[in-house]
Amino acid sequence: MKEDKNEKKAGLEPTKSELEILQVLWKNGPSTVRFVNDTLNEEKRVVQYTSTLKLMQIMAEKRILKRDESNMKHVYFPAVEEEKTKNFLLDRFVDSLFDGSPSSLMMQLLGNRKTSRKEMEAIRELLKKFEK
Amino acid sequence: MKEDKNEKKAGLEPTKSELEILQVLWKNGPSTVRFVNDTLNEEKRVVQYTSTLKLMQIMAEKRILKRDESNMKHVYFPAVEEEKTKNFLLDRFVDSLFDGSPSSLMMQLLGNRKTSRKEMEAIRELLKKFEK
DNA sequence: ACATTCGTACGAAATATTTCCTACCTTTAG
DNA sequence: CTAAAGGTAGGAAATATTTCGTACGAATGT
Repeated sequence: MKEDKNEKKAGLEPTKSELEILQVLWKNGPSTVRFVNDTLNEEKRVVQYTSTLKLMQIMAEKRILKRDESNMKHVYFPAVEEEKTKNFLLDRFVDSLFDGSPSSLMMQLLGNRKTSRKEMEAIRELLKKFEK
Repeated sequence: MKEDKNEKKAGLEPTKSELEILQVLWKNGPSTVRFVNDTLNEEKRVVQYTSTLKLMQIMAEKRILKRDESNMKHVYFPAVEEEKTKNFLLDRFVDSLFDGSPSSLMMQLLGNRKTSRKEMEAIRELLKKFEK
């Protein structure tokens, strides 16, 4: 049972490139390879059409994506929930960098000068809500 | 100039394994390969001594680590600042998953049921301090 | 009808990362 | 002194990830 490994992880460990693709799909909804590739080239980096195609095919095999093949232009969409995936990745990130302590991450975030004033405001707002 | 690529990044893009090693060194200070390897095996996963050795040697080449070779048991230590590295990785993480919006990450964090009550408390404390 | 454009499938190469074997030297216990 | 234990160096193999060339069919414009 070779594919069991993929089945288990079920898309919860996307690679960097896979994540880029997921982002596009989460943001724009079901899309063709053409659209995804164009978006990546505009927003991220140059990459050949067939590279994106291949990656999305692999992701479909791994069940990270599903696709509608009824038309010639296949339409792909995520098989994994945005929330779930992000939560998973966030957890791992916190574990690996901040010893599993979200508040440590927070501190780093708040202490990070690159965080804009606007963002700081938004965070304060958020906190206020949670204080209640 | 092959090494320029490494020079530029100067350790700011550690791989997953490299990060594990950095964690050990940040936490415990300058250490031998033996110590790092033992720690990894206890806290993370089984890995052969020479694997860890090799990785740390590569990291030294890449200037992610420095080492004291005066004794036979070389002592390694990070050449990159913990804060800087974490900030860099945090930024990238926020960019790639939360559209560069720290407050989005926060929301996800606060909405994550896996965050313990204790941590929530700590975060609230943090926020209070920032409210002042 | 035919050339051009656009699509999929698939294999294979290029990279990046990780793991470990082997050789060989130094230190330590007996 | 010698054997065993523990070090380093380096090459090579194993994996994982990414990229792209080639083949070929379907759609489109002329």
